[in-house]
Amino acid sequence: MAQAETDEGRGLLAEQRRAAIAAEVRARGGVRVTDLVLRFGVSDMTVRRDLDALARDGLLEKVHGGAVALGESSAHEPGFEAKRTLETAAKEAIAEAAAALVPRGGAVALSAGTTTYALARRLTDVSELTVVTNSMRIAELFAQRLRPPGARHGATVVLTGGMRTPSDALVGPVADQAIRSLNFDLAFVGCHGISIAAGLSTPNLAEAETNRALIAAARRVVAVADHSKWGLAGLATFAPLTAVDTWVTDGGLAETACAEAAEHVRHLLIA
Amino acid sequence: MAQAETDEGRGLLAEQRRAAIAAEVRARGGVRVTDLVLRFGVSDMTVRRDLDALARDGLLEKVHGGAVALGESSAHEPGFEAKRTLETAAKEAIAEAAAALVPRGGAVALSAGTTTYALARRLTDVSELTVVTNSMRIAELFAQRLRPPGARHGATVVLTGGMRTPSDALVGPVADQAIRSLNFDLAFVGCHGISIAAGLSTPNLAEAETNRALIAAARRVVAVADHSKWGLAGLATFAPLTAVDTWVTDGGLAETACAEAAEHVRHLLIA
DNA sequence: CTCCTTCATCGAACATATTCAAACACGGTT
DNA sequence: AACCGTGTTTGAATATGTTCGATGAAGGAG
Repeated sequence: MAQAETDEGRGLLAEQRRAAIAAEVRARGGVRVTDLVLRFGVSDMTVRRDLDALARDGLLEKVHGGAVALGESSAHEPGFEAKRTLETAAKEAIAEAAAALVPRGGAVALSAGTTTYALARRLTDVSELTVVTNSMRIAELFAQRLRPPGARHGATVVLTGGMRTPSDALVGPVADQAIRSLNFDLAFVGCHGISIAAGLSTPNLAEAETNRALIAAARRVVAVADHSKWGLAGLATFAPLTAVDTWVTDGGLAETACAEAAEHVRHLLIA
Repeated sequence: MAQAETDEGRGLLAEQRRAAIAAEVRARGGVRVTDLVLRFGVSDMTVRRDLDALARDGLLEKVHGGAVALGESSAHEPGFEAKRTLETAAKEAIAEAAAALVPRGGAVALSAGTTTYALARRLTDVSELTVVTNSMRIAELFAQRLRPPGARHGATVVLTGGMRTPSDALVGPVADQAIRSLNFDLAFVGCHGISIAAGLSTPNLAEAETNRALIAAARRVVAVADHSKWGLAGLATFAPLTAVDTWVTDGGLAETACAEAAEHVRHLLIA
């Protein structure tokens, strides 16, 4: 097992190296094979095989020259790393703006997704809040914060049941039925695509059905989606644009798109 | 791979060696077999067997070349972790025996609890199995193992919804309603106390209600509880002993208790 | 076209599970 | 005390699996 010179990760187990690669992809949006070769001091073939394994596990997507996080098809452009990190910035900005819409003492629903997850992080300290979600990650977030004091108890969390999708959403009849027995002031829903023709859409049929239930149980619907999702359509539409009371997005949305969107949603909020 | 001479830890008891390995994994995130061989001065096979035992106890995950800490997605709860170290051997034995009751291709329910968690660890590889649970920890366990999508699909997991108790159970009307819409062959339920007068009981009222729903939806009920729970009664009873088809417990139960219990439950299974 | 990336194949080194036997402690009997 | 069966822990041997790097050919990107 001969190792090379640069050796930040010399002696790591193969599994640890893969975990580090996966973390890098999550953090930066993408990695290059050549960079990983230098960083870990292994051959390019070993890195490629790691990327193969991770891609098979659905943790990233291989592209020419390296690998990128899932969910973005336009990865061949130069500078996709920068774009990707900007999008996390966009998500944080959207989350910040959306959090301001949450009423004290209210009941809100959060769909599964990375944008709603960013929003959830800002709601853990809001007291007297009730949160309904079908995301195990979001539920865990609140469970951790709920621990230390007995005094000021933060939000109450209700997790819908269901079966777990690869993207960590709980879906299916169990989830839908649970949601239908509840009512909340506000539903924050993420999506994979948002457009005039297809409205809010996702590639997962079951997730679409669950999102429909979330929307039906809410008095008002807030869509959270960054500008890169405008014009995209997933397999299943779960709501027309007219069902959206407020769309919270980031400043990257083109002016023409802003104007178009504003005609269909009630309020357009640029973070 | 043969012997070693550096023997920092030679002469340690097996348990001490294992505790040291577990601590190392927690501290550094991973260990390799060859390093442990040098450090303890034992053979590679001995190290492997230690890692096997620790992996069975859920303290680490074996990988090629060594072992790594478990996925960090599992939120560490003191309430849960504290109980995990109690009566470990008995719980593992009970889990082993209970796992043998699970039919291939069946649908089973697992209540929340440390004993059912130990049982769940033995069910992750059973194929064609459907598992219903109100424990986020158990659901996470299966989600981790589910990774290779096409290859060998393990169990299908349905998580009931609800609100989270300190001991990691999802309870409340949402959970109860979800369970009532399902049916399963077998329900494995843990409890805080089991006695002739109070039957199966728990200190948490909501959890009792949820367990009642689980029992009502099951054709057969299997109670899993170690001997230390015999004679105890929590605030809320959720089932009389006569509702229990099989009680799986460990050899620590006194003979007089065995005889008493056997009169009330249909089958008594001593692991 | 040229440069770089990717992939398939192979051999070497390493890791693993399985099996068997030796060493040791324990508990009770003679 | 010595003896013996039982069960546990450990190390060695072997066959099988896995990881990894070198090589060279095929295929994209610019």
